[in-house]
Amino acid sequence: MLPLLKDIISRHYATDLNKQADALFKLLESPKQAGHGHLSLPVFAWAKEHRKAPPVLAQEIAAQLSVRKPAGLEKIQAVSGFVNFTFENRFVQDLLSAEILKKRGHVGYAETGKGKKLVIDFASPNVAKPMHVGHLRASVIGQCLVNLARSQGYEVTGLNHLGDWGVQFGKLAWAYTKWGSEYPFKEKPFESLFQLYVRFHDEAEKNPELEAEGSKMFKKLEEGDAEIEKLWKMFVEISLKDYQRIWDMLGIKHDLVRGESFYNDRMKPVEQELKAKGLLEESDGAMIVRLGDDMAPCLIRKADGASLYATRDLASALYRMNELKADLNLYVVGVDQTLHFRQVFKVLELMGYPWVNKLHHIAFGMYRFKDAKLSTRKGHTIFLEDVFSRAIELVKEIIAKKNPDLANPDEVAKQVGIGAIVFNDLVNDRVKNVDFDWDRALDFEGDSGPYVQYCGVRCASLVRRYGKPVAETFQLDLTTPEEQELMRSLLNYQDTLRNAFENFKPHILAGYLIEVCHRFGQFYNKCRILGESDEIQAARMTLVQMVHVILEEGLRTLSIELPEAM
RNA sequence: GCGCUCGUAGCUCAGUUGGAUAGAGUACUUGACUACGAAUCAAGUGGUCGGAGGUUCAAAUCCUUCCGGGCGCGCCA
Repeated sequence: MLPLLKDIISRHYATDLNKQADALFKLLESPKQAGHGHLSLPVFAWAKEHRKAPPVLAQEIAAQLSVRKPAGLEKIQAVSGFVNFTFENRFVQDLLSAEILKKRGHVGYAETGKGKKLVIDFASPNVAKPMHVGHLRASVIGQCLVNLARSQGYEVTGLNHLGDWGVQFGKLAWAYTKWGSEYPFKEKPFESLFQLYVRFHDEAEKNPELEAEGSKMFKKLEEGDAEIEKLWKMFVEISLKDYQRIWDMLGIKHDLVRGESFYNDRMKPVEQELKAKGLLEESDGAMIVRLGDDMAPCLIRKADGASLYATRDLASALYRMNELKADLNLYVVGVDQTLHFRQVFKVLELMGYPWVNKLHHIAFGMYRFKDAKLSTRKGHTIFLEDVFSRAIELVKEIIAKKNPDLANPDEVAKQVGIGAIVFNDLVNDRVKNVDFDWDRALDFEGDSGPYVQYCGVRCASLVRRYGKPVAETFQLDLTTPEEQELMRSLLNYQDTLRNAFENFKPHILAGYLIEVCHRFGQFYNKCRILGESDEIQAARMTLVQMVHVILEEGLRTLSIELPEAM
């Protein structure tokens, strides 16, 4: 939308201004204030070259360009050091309706990623542990980035780097053979598995010898013991099934599962390659790669011969780049692992791979809790599922009070409750830490998920009451300040998608949707729609329909559903 | 100690990558439902953008330094 307007200006005036069209394109900004038109061009840099005061130069340029305006451009005005472009009302309206109503399902999509593959590692939990609130961020941020990448034309592979290897499986296997029969594995497989996990750690605290038993079992697993491998497969399967149940609620879907175990036979070759390239070094019996003075060395192999986290991620990076042929490789993992990824990326750089700059650690801040430190081992955790159920229950109460006649209250409560939790997480910049607070997560008023959904529901309600098909084109100009402001916001949708993706920041989109809703609220309260003359009614309904489409598609990109009513 | 990161209204946070008068929500005060859905809208109160320097036409934004919070710093993942 807005890029189309920028395109018109930059192409039309490139020669007049003696600039390249694409350079001019980048200089054009979207002004904050309504009175400043649709696009604005700062001339300060040129003023210096021409040794003129910026307002004077702006005046001159505005006068010069006004002589030869492109179709659709209404006026060019100089304001201090800016040249502001205002397009004709009807032109903007037609552009919006063409770009929104006629492109439903893929509004604002771009082709910058066409023909490129993007691999994104997100929401990768460890087997046998239930997901707690800490897992929410990696899941929803990752899924939103998947959706954003698709909007930019990328071919996306959502990767589940499942934590399915390590000593804990030895422990679980030991616990299962010892106590497994005491738990209802048939009826509640995942709960049983988790109980075993907690019990093992409880008992191990009293009796430290159990740790050794676990290690022994894991060694057997590594050596390919068929019995234990069967158990391991079962644990993985049980866990994945339970995770998918939660992910279904969040609209999360991976395209490929490549757990840590997948790389078991790919780590030796990595080590050999490091050795061949002269990077490997022995230190206190362990094998390391030195990374210079400003970074701790990267540990490749323990003194006892076992491989490590970093080794696995090196193998994984090679797999993603060489075999999955990724053009962009993202890791949606918490900030606490920043050093780890810096080390891994640095090692790959030293190995001479030119694609290291295609790898990005998409870090997000940590959850913090007011009270106790939460440890999964001891079972002191806020489970994600509990957060969902509390949100859903609360929404049910609100529906019973505000809209008791709603046809499908259970389904809507789910959409609104979970939407609230997801939105609450995505609305803030991911780099910041989050103090988990029930009151705030369950606040459905003000700038929140339900607010955006409510706004969309109102649009849908208007369309229903209108009763006729909504026109896809405008028959008259909408000129009130509220209508103008609302349309100016809609123009920014395409840039918002691009911006959110390029920075890997979902909150840019979430914040934008809030802005559209504010503007819609103002429009809705000020401008009567139904009951006005046929022409006004029709034109305003077209605007309402556009808002509905933007909210629906914007929310969908955040992985949040928009109900028809609530 | 070293590295990374954050610091904006009482509280929770935005601020379009250096642009025009720093904005929302919440809380508090007040107004609007026989009204297209009040999970809404409107008005008011609330700011030394952590402090100090610097870069330039222009700094909440970039650089330096200090203060404060968070995370991390070789055999866990």
